[in-house]
Amino acid sequence: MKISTAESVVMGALWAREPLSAEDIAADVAEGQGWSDATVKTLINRLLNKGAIAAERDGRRYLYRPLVAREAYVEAESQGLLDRLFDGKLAPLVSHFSQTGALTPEDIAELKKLIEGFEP
Amino acid sequence: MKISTAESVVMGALWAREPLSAEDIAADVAEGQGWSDATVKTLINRLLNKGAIAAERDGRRYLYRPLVAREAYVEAESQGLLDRLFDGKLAPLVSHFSQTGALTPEDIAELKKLIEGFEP
DNA sequence: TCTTCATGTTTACACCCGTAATCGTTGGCT
DNA sequence: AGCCAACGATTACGGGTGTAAACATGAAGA
Repeated sequence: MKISTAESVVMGALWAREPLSAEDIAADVAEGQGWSDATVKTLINRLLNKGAIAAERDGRRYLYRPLVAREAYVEAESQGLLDRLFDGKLAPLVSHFSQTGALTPEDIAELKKLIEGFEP
Repeated sequence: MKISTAESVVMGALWAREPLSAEDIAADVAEGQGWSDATVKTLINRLLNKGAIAAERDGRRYLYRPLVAREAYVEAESQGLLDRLFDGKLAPLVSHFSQTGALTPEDIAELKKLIEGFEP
């Protein structure tokens, strides 16, 4: 199940708060994306069709909730990138970011703490 | 300049070895992708049109070489993912991989070495 | 020189994606 | 009971992508 980037914005709203009506989603998402309500409705429907979210009737409208967990999505995306660009290895990725100067001292400190936590 | 995933496979061949003829690329790439020669030709042409590679005549054929550096592509892709999924911060990404159990002891050792290298 | 083969160029086509308008239905108000 | 507004469903459409065939051109061999 492939979730497109536009669709993932809608998923983002549902991952943050759940369940939401179409109106809620549009409110959350239209700002910042500049989408019309119609666009949000289309995305909701595509997500429904591919089974990424579920709809449950609530009076005259539906409430939507995610069926795909955020973790699963993040996992698929980041593993894909790691495999495609870094031969599946994490260290080269970290090394890459260190070389492009994208690491603040806080990042480094946090990473260090993390890594030490891994040690048995 | 957006390089699609299929196109990036062709770029991959050129980043590994350069310059290459269309035939070379097809040989490198068709295996593993299951593409016909025609498909590879199309991708080469699209890359030419968007200026991602250059062609230089070599007798009856052309030799191709990348104009976009692998580093630039990797940078754009991975920064994009980091921003979209991890709020631009590296530590959560590393943490994510540690939790999904994708880290071998060698990975950890290598990361540790890296991080220590960052320290002043 | 004529034909054939290799190589690059053009065209094709179905599907996905971003973006949206229109249609249809149903509950609520008058 | 009839009309209106809200909401979801259907349809639209241009552009990109994956995949590939058809066409053109020029060089090499017969």
